[in-house]
Amino acid sequence: MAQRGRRGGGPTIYDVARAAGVAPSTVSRAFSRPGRVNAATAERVRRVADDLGYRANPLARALSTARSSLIALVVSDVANPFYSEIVRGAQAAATENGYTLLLADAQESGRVERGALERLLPAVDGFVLGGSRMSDSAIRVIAKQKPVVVLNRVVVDVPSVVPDNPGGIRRAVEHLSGLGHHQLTYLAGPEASWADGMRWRSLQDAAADLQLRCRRVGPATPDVPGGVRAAGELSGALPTAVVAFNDQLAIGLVRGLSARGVRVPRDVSVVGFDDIGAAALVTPALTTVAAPLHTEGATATRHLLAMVEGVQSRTGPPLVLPVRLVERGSTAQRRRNSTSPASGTTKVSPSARNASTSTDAGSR
Amino acid sequence: MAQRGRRGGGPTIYDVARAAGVAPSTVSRAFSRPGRVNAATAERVRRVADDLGYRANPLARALSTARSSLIALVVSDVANPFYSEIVRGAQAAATENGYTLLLADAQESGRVERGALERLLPAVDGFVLGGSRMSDSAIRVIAKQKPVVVLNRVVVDVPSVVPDNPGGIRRAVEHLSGLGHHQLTYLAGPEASWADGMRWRSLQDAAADLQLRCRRVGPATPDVPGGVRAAGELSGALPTAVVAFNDQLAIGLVRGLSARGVRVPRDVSVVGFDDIGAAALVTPALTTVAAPLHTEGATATRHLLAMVEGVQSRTGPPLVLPVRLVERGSTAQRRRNSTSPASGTTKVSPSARNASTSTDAGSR
DNA sequence: GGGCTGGCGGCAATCGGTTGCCAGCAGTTG
DNA sequence: CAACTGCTGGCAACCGATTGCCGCCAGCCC
Repeated sequence: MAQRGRRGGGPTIYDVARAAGVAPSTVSRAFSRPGRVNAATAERVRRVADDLGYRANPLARALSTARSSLIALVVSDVANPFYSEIVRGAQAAATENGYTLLLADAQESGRVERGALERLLPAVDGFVLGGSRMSDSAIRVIAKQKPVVVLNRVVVDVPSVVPDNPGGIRRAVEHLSGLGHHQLTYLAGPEASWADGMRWRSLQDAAADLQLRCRRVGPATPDVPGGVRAAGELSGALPTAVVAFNDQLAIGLVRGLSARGVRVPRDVSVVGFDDIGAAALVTPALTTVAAPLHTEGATATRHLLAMVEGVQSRTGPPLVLPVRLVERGSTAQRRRNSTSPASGTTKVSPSARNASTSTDAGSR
Repeated sequence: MAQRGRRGGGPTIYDVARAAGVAPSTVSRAFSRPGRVNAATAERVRRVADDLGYRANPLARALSTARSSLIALVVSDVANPFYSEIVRGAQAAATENGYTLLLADAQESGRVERGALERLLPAVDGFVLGGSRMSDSAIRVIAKQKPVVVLNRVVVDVPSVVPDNPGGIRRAVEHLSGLGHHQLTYLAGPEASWADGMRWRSLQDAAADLQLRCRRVGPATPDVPGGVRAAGELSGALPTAVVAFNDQLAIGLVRGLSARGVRVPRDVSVVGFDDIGAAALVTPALTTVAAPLHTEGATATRHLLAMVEGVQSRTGPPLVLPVRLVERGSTAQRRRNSTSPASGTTKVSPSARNASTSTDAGSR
C-alpha cells in the first residue's frame, strides 16, 4: 500500500531528464513538441520515460498552460435515466478528443448547482449544462468566465443544443389525430422548465393546425410518482389522449390509470417524450417521441470543445437535433369514451368545428 | 465571452495580498491555517478576497500539496441503472467531505477502464471501483499507487464493500420455498463476475439447507435483451421458479416469457437482484433482493476518504451491507406446471398446498 | 576565412498556491 | 535590565510541468 516516491506521484520529467542525460525542457518538448527536438534524442527520451513509467502530471501541466483537459457535465440529477445516454454521448465525445469528462450532480437544486459550478470553475476548461436549474442570467455569469454549452434549453448569448421539440410534438399530435383523437391533454412538467413551455406551446400550435382541441393539466414533478398522482387529477374528466412532458411522467400516468381501472391504450392513449430505456420495458410499452439523447450529449460536448480550442466564440442560433416518434403499445385507435354515450356524434354534435376537422383527422 | 484576466482564472493570492497589504503567504494561511494568523488580519484578508471574488485554484493547491480533493468513481457503464443510486450515494459522501467526485466510464471494457485509471492516476486522490472488469492483480497494481476501494467484489488486500449476497439469496430462496416451489433455476450473469459466482454458490447452499433442488442456466449478458434470450433457453423445460443474477436479466426474462405465452407469476415465479428503479415499474412488478445501492456508494466513498486522509491503510475484511427482499408481483404460489399432468407427485399433492396458501396469495 | 543561417539543447521564469524557517516585537520572568 | 518565549508576518524554496530566449555548433555561401 505504500505509495511510491516521497509524494503521491511517480517519476517526473526531472527524473527522466537525469536518466536520459538531457535537460528537463528537452523531455517536455520530446512529448509536447515532437518536431522541436532531434528525432534520435526524442526517441531516447521516450524510451527512458517508458522504462521509468513516466506519466505527465496533468495538474502541473494545467497550471502552466491554464488548460486542464477536463470538462464538466452538470446534470440536474445523476440518477435520472434521462441523462444516461446523454452522459454516454458526452463521455464518448470527450475521450475521443483527449478530454476527461467530469460529471457533477446538481441534486435538483439551483443552489447546489451553482456551488458545484463555482468549485469547478478554476479546474475545468468548460461546462455542459444539462437541464440547468439556474436562471438565464446566472448561466450567463458562468459563461462569461468559461466556455459553456447548455442542453435542452435556450439561453440568449449562450450556445445551446436542443431536440426538435416542436417537430416531435407535432409528430405525436399527428399520430394521435390519425388514431381518431380530437381532444388532447398535455400533462405538464415543472413550470420552470424551458422544455415544458416549449412543448406545451408546440402542442397548442400543432393542435390548432390539425383542428384539435387541447388542454393542460399539471404541473407535475417529472418523475414516476408525479405521473401516478396526475392520474388522480385526470380521472375526473377522462381524456382519450394524453401527451406527457416526459417518459417518467407518462409511465407514472399509465400506472396510476391502471390502478384506477382505466385501460391504456383502450380507454386512454398516452404519449411520452425522450424515449428513455424504461419506455420500452413497461407494459404497455410507451409510445414516445425519441430524442437523440446520445447525440445531444456528444454534440454539446463537441461544440464545447470547439469553443475551448478555438478562441472565437461565435454564438450562433441553437443547434436543433431531429427527433422521431416511436410508436409502441400505449396509443391506439380512439374508442368512444365509456363515460359519454357517444353514438355517431363525432361529426355533428359538439360543434361544427369538430365536424370539419374529423375528416382531416381521418384522412391521414 | 471574453475570459477575464490574461489567463483562465480570476484573482490570485498575489492580487489579494497586494490589495490587503500583506504577503501572499499570509493570504494562503488566512485560508488554510485559520489559527496561524492574527484574527483581525485574517478577517481583513478574507474580506478583501471576498470583494475581489477570489477563489483558490485547486490545481495549484494540488500541485504543492499532492492532494487534489478529487476522487474518481469508475463504473463499468454509466448508463446502467444499477449505478444510478451508487453514484448518488458516492456523490453525497464526497461533497459532504469537501471532495469532488469524478465519474469515469469503463464502457464494459477492462482495457478502457485501465486507460481511464492510468490517465486519472496522477490527478485524483483515490478510486472507487464499481464493477471493475479488470483482474485482481491489475487492481492491486493500482491500489499500490493510490488508495482504492472496490465495490461489489472482493479483492485480496484491497478494501471492499459488498452487499450481503448470501443473505439476500437465502431470503429469496426461503420466499420461493414458502410459496411451494421445490426446484429453483438460477439464471447466471457474466462468468467473470465475482458477484455471479457468489450468488450461485449461495443459492446452492440455501437450496441444500431447505432441501430444494437447483440448476443453473446461462451465462447471459446481464441486460434486458440477455434476459429475453434466456427465456428461449428456458422454455424447453420450464421451471416454476427462477432467481436471476440481476434485475435487468429478470425483467428481460419476464418479457421473453410473456412473449412466449408463459404467464408470470402464474406459471413461473421470477426473482431479481438489486432493486433498480425499473423493477417497480415493470408489469408484473419485480420481486427482488434490494441491495442498499445508495449506501454502498456512500460507504465505499467514505471508506476511501478515510484512507486518503488517514495515512494508515489497514485492510480489514470486506464490509458487508445488509439487503432485504422486496416482495412484489413476479412471484406467486406454485401451481402445477402446465407441462406436467401433476397429479399428486410431490409430497403433499400440489392442490392441497395450493389451497392452503392461496388465501395468503389473495391477501396481498 | 568571416559571416550567416538553421537546428538543437539548455537556462530560467512562470503558473498559483503551500510551508519551513527566520526575524521582529511584545510580554514575561528572574 | 537581560534573556527567554510566543505570536505574527515575510522570505523564499518548492510542487511539475511549459516556453521564450539564448547560445553553441555545423554547414554553407561568398
